[in-house]
Amino acid sequence: MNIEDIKKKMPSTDEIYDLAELYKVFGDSTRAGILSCLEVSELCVSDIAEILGLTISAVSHQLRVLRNAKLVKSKKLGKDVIYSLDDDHVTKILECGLSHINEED
Amino acid sequence: MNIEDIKKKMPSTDEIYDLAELYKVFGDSTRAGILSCLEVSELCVSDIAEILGLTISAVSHQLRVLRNAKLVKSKKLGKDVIYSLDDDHVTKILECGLSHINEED
DNA sequence: AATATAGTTGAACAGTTGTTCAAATATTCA
DNA sequence: TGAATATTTGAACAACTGTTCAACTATATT
Repeated sequence: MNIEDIKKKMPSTDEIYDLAELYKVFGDSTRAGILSCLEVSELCVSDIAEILGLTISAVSHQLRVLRNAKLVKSKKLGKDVIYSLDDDHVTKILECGLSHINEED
Repeated sequence: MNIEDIKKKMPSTDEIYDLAELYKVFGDSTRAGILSCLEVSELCVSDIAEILGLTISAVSHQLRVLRNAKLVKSKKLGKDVIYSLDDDHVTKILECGLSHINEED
């Protein structure tokens, strides 16, 4: 197969860029941890921090990244802010990665 | 649901770490591009560089990252080194991300 | 109104990452 | 063997990232 044919069959430069941007967000332990516990239940910031053993500030900073990427959403409940996954796709992507990791060769 | 229950139901710290490490590899345009063109066909280094418009050196550096992560494999063919995807899972993960990106809200 | 609790934010810092360039290695061909 | 082609590698550098700390905002409680 020649180079032009391959270019035609593969995703566009923009799609590749967006794909990389998406995976970049999953590619950090703190954020992957936040998404993993939100997959179990919606949670407030301090609970996420306690579950993962991190400071509230660190969690809050990463929640902003996740919010910007539209992977989580939030609602205010009294003093608390409750976060949850924004999309079923997030669960799918997490599980897709986990099944790769837990596969034996 | 209390915090201990959530901890029990979510992936382990190690799994979360490995998951993040995996997605970190996908989370760069150059590497996502390399994987995208290898999804179409196995290719030598200079073809990948031409398809993506990058230097051979940059591609080679990133191929090493992909090799270490066991996402691509290589075989020597004369002067050329032919790279291909190591695993059907790579295709699945790419497509999982693309379907998220190309989804309209 | 004052205090306490929950979360956000910005600046600063250390650590990491990706590219470039030059040099080295490997294979083929004359 | 010597030249040409293909790829790898290491060092250096700039750019980016994640955490910490302190200050700030918002809500609830007394």
